[in-house]
Amino acid sequence: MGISKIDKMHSLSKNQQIIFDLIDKSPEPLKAYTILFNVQKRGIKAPPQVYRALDKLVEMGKIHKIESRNAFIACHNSSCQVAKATAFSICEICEKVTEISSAGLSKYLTSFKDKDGMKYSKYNLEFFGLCKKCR
Amino acid sequence: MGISKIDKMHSLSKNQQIIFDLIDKSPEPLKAYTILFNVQKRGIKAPPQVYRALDKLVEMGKIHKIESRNAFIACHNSSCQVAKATAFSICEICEKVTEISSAGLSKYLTSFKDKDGMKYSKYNLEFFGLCKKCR
DNA sequence: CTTATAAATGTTATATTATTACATAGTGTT
DNA sequence: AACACTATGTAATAATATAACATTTATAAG
Ligand SMILES: [Zn+2]
Ligand SMILES: [Zn+2]
Ligand SMILES: [Zn+2]
Ligand SMILES: [Zn+2]
Repeated sequence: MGISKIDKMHSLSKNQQIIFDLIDKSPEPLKAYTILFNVQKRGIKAPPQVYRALDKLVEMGKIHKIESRNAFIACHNSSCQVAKATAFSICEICEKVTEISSAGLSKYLTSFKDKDGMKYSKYNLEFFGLCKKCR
Repeated sequence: MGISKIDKMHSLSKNQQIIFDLIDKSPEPLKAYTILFNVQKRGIKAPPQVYRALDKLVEMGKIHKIESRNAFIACHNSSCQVAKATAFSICEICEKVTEISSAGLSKYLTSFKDKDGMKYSKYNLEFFGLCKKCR
């Protein structure tokens, strides 16, 4: 039987799958070298293997990079159709990160025009504050 | 005569001034080690000196960090009253970065409520697209 | 002015994050 | 088979950032 063409298009390579699984299971954003350490038993031994998989997963919208933290989180917005229009809230005490999926927010931002009348379909927004627990 | 109390409160230390001047003159965001290289002739010889000044300048709202680029830009919003609520547009071709100062945008974002009804006064937003020249 | 305190600086070493470069192996197409 | 393309493996190195500790300078109080 094997894997159909369409399935293949959406399927992850071995390293991508290993790394995605780890990130997806994690309750918190993972850093590249934390990932590396945790997948060494599965045969991924060097930074480029990790960074290459991370790059592809980000491209695909399966994960997002939290830029202010240099860490990666799985997309919890049903594999972000809007991989390139992301918003997060970050707790400044416990570092909990939550992906925000608000139609209103994304609509506001994608239709936002700057002084030159320019619109942007791609953006990254990071909110900082205290989460429920830490308040 | 010397410097008055109020002036002093707002004045920068020697290293802070050197590094702020460099960033403020620059037409593009500067990276920490680019800054280090450029201020060595002025006596700043090691990374901690640069990073410490950068930290303080960010705290004061005199400069902002462009997280997706690991680079620093002077605030062009009259020393950002909203040092902690920043928005930028970034050209994906020429890497030109512009600080966005839109009352509407900042009002929308500071009054934005997440699913838990939480508001955030602190945020960083980076828009990506093509600048006028590169379009 | 002296003492106390905090802020800033100088310096060395090291930690963390990310990429370059090149060789090899698999996958799909013609 | 030949080709193009993607993914992998590996070593070395580049780029970004912090820790730790000694010293100096600025500010404020007594
Ligand atoms: Zn997402
Ligand atoms: Zn928290
Ligand atoms: Zn500003
Ligand atoms: Zn441009």
